[in-house]
Amino acid sequence: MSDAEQTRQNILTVAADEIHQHGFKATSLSVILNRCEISKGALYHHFTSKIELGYAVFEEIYTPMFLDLWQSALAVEDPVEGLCTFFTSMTEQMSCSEVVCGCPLNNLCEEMANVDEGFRLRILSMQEQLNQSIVDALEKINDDLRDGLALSQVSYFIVATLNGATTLSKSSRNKELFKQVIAELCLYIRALKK
Amino acid sequence: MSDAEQTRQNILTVAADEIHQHGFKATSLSVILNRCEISKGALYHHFTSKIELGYAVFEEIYTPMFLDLWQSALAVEDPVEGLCTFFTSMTEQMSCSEVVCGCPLNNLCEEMANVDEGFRLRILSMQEQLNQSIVDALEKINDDLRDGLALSQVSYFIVATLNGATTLSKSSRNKELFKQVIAELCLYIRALKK
DNA sequence: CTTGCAACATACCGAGCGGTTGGTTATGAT
DNA sequence: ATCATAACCAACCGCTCGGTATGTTGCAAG
Repeated sequence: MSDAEQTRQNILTVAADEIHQHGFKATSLSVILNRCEISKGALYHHFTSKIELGYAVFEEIYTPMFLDLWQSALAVEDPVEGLCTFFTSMTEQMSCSEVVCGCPLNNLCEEMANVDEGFRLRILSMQEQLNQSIVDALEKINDDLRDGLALSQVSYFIVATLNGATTLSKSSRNKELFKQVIAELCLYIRALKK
Repeated sequence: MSDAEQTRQNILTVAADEIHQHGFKATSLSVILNRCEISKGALYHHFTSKIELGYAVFEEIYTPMFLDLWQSALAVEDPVEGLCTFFTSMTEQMSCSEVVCGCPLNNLCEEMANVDEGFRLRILSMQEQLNQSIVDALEKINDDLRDGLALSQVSYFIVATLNGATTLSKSSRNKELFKQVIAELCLYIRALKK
């Protein structure tokens, strides 16, 4: 990787971390510059504005990380169990910073979706992508599922609950609350089967 | 009401609206001053700082509004149906601004709970209060409910999902998504019964 | 009629923000 | 070797923010 590309990647990584910790608006460019040990000129050579940097973080860091994670949970023989073990392992692996900071995408969604159209469209697109992935995975085992399920609705329900659980544990700083909601969510998901 | 008290209430009302629309940090005192047609001295006569104003808005505007709303849904013969009609009526009555701005408490929770301890404790206390209300209401019809339910867990699950649904519709600007999640949530709630 | 304090108003402060400008250094093609 | 351009730096700009210091008004008790 060229030096320039290295610099760019470094900016993206640090910016992703800062945005995760403090949100987009509260993220200060000068903090990023200090952490990267570069000048403001360097940053503005690679990105035209703060918000363009934000978009790049979303597209190049958050989105692939997020989709890969879900794919690994869904691309198994039984996606119902895949999701449950995925969620359960989240409750165990969840580090302190993740409890406090929440899901980066969920945060960005809360903060920026109704403020900036660029973020909103990117978030929306990703949500639809994720929803489709879940629906596809569930349809593969359609024969094992209860009749009359609205799979898209079910999928949005699952995602909404997971986000709600993250927010809950984040605001209470309480991993236990997250575990409880996840436990109930797993009960719901397993009850989708016949 | 005295003039001074009138001024104070006016500040609280306007601040509540601004915070709902733009979040706490992004709410500018000068905007509040303009809308109230008062000076900065007036505001700082009634409130010692921006964050104290925020606390007052939380305690005197948001909390009572919120708890009253839930109480009216729970204080009926059948709280399961009470919740379902409550949620369903939300999907119908929900104004455009509510879709875009989301629930004021949910927003504040997302934005401030992990940043400011004062907000966190207030939010936490209210969450526990709400959870207890739901548990109490459900226990009243315990005989009609399935055996082995963890009611507190169920209650947190409901609240988490509702918050997640709000966030989802807010970021997508799509009332339909909210409706779908609520529909699925009502299915879940009604399935709590035997 | 005075005095005191609540209830405001006005003007200003320092800090931090995102962004710009003008310059310097490194690199790679010709 | 030259030279355009990519890559980067340092200084500065305008602006808005929350907060403060000081001044003014009006009412109400003594």
